[in-house]
Amino acid sequence: MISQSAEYSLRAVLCLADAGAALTTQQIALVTRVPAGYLSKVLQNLARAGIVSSQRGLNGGFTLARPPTELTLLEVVAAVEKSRRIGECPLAIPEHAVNLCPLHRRLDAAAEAVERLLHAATIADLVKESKNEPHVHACHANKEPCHARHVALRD
Amino acid sequence: MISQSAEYSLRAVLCLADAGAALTTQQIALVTRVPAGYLSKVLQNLARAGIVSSQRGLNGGFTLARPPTELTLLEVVAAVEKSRRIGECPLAIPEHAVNLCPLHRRLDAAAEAVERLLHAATIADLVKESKNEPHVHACHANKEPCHARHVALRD
DNA sequence: CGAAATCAGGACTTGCTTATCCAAATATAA
DNA sequence: TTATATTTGGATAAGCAAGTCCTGATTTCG
Repeated sequence: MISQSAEYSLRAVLCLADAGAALTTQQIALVTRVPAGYLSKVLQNLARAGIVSSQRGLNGGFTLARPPTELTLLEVVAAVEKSRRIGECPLAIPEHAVNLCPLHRRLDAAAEAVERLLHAATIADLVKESKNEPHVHACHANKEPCHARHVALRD
Repeated sequence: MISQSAEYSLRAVLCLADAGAALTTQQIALVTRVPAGYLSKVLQNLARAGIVSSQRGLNGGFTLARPPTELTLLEVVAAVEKSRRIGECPLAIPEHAVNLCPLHRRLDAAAEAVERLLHAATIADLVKESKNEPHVHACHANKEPCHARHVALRD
């Protein structure tokens, strides 16, 4: 549905929204269980796309560049991978330049449905949802280190 | 949304349904504009999955193994790639074994929407649709060789 | 039977995504 | 200023999907 990088991006952004403070790559990697070295690249892309802000040096790290209430899942995904919507006939058939054939109309409809769903929820929505479920913490966090981390962050 | 192989599979199956007769790999490749060598692998997979039947030797080729009215797009796609539905927490978090976290619930909903759309149409539906659009022939066919081929097949 | 047509399957290449690792730049704190 | 914590960016490898090519097995036709 979405690439691994896109899933990692969503987990990282959720983690940052939940923390509400700057987190280092290492911290995000622990919480989200994303390989730290690769996460570094993902965060770099998110920074270039203006989704997160980065700060180097001691006490540096990453923060959300925009309020989570105004950041949809789709925006995060779109920042790291191109849309799967079918704009023009993949077979370059002239007659289909405007009107897609029945097959590609269906495939495009599927892509549209996915984007619509991803656009319907903000990062803040998901953070709030997970807070409302007492025994089910956010899936962007792992079990042991996560709890420790959350406690630490809130002290 | 779906893999390249899955798209090739759909084009090939539509082509076979439209022809209503056995077609060789070369013929399907011409009409669908799929690389012949690769299409050979795709058709092999479809045969193993029971979607098409193969016949070797002179006058051999591929035919649909089942009536197109009872073959959904989803069945064709599922024959060549695994479902994107999220059955269990990708982070293996125990609490999420049954209940997915908000993020993965959304991602699974997106996958479900795609599969629902692909399940809602049969191969026969698409063939019929393209026949109803006089100036827009099926996108599984290319322009020049396609017309020639169709004429040839119907003689 | 022999020739031609056709699928089956294996070996291999290519390109992209995912992933690892390290040196360099930069920011903070004491 | 010096030590330390961090991101940045490059080089590189591993894994998988996509694509190519060739040989062998099978079927039909004359």
